[in-house]
Amino acid sequence: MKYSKQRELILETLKSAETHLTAEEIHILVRKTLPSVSLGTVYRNLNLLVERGLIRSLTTSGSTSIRYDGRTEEHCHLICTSCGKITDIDLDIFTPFDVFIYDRTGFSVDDHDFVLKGICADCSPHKFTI
Amino acid sequence: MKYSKQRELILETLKSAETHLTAEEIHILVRKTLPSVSLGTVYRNLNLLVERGLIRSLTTSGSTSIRYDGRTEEHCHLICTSCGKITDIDLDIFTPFDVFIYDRTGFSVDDHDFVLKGICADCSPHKFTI
DNA sequence: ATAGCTGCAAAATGTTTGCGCGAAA
DNA sequence: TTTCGCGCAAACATTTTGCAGCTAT
Repeated sequence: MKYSKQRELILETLKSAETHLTAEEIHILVRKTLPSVSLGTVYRNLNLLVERGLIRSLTTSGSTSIRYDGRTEEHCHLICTSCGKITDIDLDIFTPFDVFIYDRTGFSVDDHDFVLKGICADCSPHKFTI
Repeated sequence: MKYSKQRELILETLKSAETHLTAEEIHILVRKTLPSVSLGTVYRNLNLLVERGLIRSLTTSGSTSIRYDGRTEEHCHLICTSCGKITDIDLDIFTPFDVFIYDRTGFSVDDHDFVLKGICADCSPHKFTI
C-alpha cells in the first residue's frame, strides 16, 4: 500500500472523531483540510482501511448508510432510538460467549458485532417529565 | 391496517423461509403465487411489517442489502464468512446483559442485535483438509 | 363511499468503477 | 520509470415515492 495524503487524512479524521461517521460526513470533514478530495476516494480508502483492519464498519437497520469506526478493538454499540446517538461500550464477555457458541453449534467465532437499541441516559429523563 | 393478499403472502413467505431473505428474493418467491406483485409493494409491506413488529430486519456489513427475518423473538445471528450462511441461535443472556449496561451507563435497552461472524461447522473441516 | 393498497415508472440515495492524469517508490 | 492512487463522472444497486386506478371495509 503506497502512501497517500488523502488516506492519512481519512484515517486521522476517523480516529479523532467521537462519533461514528458516514462516508459523506468524512468527505465533508476531510475537505476542510484538503478541499480537492473526492467522494470516490473516500469510499475507496474506507474499504481499503476496513480490509486491512485499521478501522471497522457498522451498518444499522433503520439507517441506509454504512458508518465507520476508528476503534479497532472489539466493543459494543449502544444506539439511542430517541436521539440517534451511537455510544461505544467495552465488554469483557466475548470469550465465554464464543466458547458457549462453539460448544453448542460448532461455529467458531472470529468477530462480534453487538448492537443494543434503547434510550440513552440523556434522553431517558424526558420520558418522565412530559 | 387494511387486509391485503399481497401483505399476507409476503409475511407467510418470510415465516416459512428458513433463510433470511432480501426484498428481491421475497419478490421472486411471492410472484410464484401472485405474479403481478411489484417490488415497490414488497418494500412497502416489509417496512410496514417491521414497524408493526411482525418481522425483523437485519443489515450486515459486507452485503449492501437489507435482509428480513420472520422470527420476532430476539435471537443472535451467526454469519459464516466462508459460505455466507446466516444461522439463528437463541440465547438467554439478554436480561443480565441489559441490567449490567443500565447500571454502568444509564442506557435502558429495548432491543438486541447481536451478530457473530466466523466459520460455521460445515465449512470448518475444510480449514484442516486442504 | 372512502380510506388505504396496488402496479408502474421515475426519482432518490448510497456505493462502485473506468479512465486518463499525477504522485509516490 | 513504473506502479498505484487520485479526481471526475458515469454506472450501478437498492430503496422510496407520486400517481391514477382498484379493493377491502
